[in-house]
Amino acid sequence: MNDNHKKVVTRFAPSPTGFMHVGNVRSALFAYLWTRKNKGTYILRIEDTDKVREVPGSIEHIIESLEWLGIDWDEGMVVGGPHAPYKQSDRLDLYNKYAQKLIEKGLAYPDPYTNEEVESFRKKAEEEKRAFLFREHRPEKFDVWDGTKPLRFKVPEIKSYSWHDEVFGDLSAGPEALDDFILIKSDGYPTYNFAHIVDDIEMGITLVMRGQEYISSTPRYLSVYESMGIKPPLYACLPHIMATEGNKKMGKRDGAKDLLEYRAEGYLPEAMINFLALIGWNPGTEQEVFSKQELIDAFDLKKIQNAGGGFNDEKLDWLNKEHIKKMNYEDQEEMITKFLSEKIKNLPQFSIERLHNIVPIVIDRIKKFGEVTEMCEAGELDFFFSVPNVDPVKLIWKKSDKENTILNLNKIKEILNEISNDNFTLENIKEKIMAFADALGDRGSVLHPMRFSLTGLERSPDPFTVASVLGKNETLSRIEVVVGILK
RNA sequence: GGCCCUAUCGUCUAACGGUUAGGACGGAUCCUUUUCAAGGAUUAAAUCAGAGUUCGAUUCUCUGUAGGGUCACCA
Repeated sequence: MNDNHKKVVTRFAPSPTGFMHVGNVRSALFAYLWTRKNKGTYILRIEDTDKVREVPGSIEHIIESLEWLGIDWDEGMVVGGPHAPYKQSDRLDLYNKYAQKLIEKGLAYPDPYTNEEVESFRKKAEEEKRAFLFREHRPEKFDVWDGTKPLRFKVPEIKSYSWHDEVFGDLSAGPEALDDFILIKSDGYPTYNFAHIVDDIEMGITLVMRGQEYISSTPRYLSVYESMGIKPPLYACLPHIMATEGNKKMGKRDGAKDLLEYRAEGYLPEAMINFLALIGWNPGTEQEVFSKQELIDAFDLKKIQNAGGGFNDEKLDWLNKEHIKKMNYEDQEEMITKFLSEKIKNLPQFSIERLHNIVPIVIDRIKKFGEVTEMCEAGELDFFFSVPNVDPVKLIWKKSDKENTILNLNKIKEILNEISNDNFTLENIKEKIMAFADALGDRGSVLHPMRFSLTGLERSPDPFTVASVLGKNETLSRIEVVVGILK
């Protein structure tokens, strides 16, 4: 009776009808966080009862998505467990067994109508502006079910239901919510409505978490549980993630992206989890950046919002950056390497040492690692790997002239030349060059041409950093080249 | 149309019935700086509307409005 003392068992039960998107993932995530917080059991079950909509490869894709996010499960696909198999198409006998029990009780019957007949009932209801209810056409006498017709549930008692939802609170629905829905389809597969109940019972699920679109069908499930004399699990419905445009539930057709695309774009799984958790949930503190463990510790069903929330890419980018900043140097470098094109890696200017030195520079400039590829090959940091084309006009500082620029560049060369290879560090270069610039009383006429001859860009990292990364030889030779162009 | 759910800055959200309605993203302004990036500071910006209950309502109740969900041999 007291569920608070029962071990928490939840499940994520996707259908293999395509890729995972942010909507499905959030259901998976919230159930996961709640289960881990309660040291419960998290089950991955595949609900593949619709063979028409099934998309090959989906299961692998779902598993890969969960693994990427770090959402691990204790029982289910791949790992197995005491309730195997975990794919509904492998459990048909079980659903049939439950169906037979309902038939014996007189609570299930074959649908006697043709598709066309049912369709005309539906049309009629629609024309009369009423909800379609099959039970209004329930036959007087039930035939014997031979498996060629859909098997329908006979609602034992037409009444109102009220129940508690862990997120939405007390809910209720009138008798219109009940109907003689299909338990087993004519192809022999159960419907979701039936299969999930059977599996949840068999697997001992204590809390069912799913999107709020299931609120309206909950009375049907309750009537099935009631007819079987089994206590239903706790329910926790989740508000929808809405598409940015249009305030509609975010689905694949509304631009919901394949989760693995985020991986390809260089988002971090922890950032993704963090972001998703914050849509519709908030711990009530002012913390925004969470690690997975922090989310688990702080998670609370009671704090889940009951209004739908929108997906805000800019906040995701910001969070991703926050998580990038929290990574250690080695991991940052590894991610950058992963996103560097082969072309860059084969360039003569490319070296592990140089890569190592530009990590902090790159990290400062990206929100997601996918930006690295372009940035280093043909973007704002490409000068690290290829000699820039320097525009002599732009090279000259606005308050200076050609002669003065040549003069200053030569002086810079001279100063840098005095620094030994071993001491060619950011600090040393900066100290010496700044001393010269300040003595001149015009930093711009020194720093601008120096920076410009090394990078060829009007906007770039500071010249000291660049010089220290390029090394003494390359720095001097780039300046040399530019002086040559000017003359 | 029936049934159901929801409603705080542009967005994500916080606020035992009592707060100058708080934070974050994004925006704007400023500082730092040769430039960019990063960083720091400041700032604009919200309780859907109307009744009711109450000394007092973002919070409770009702009505309206708006948005969403559902009414499949889909999940």
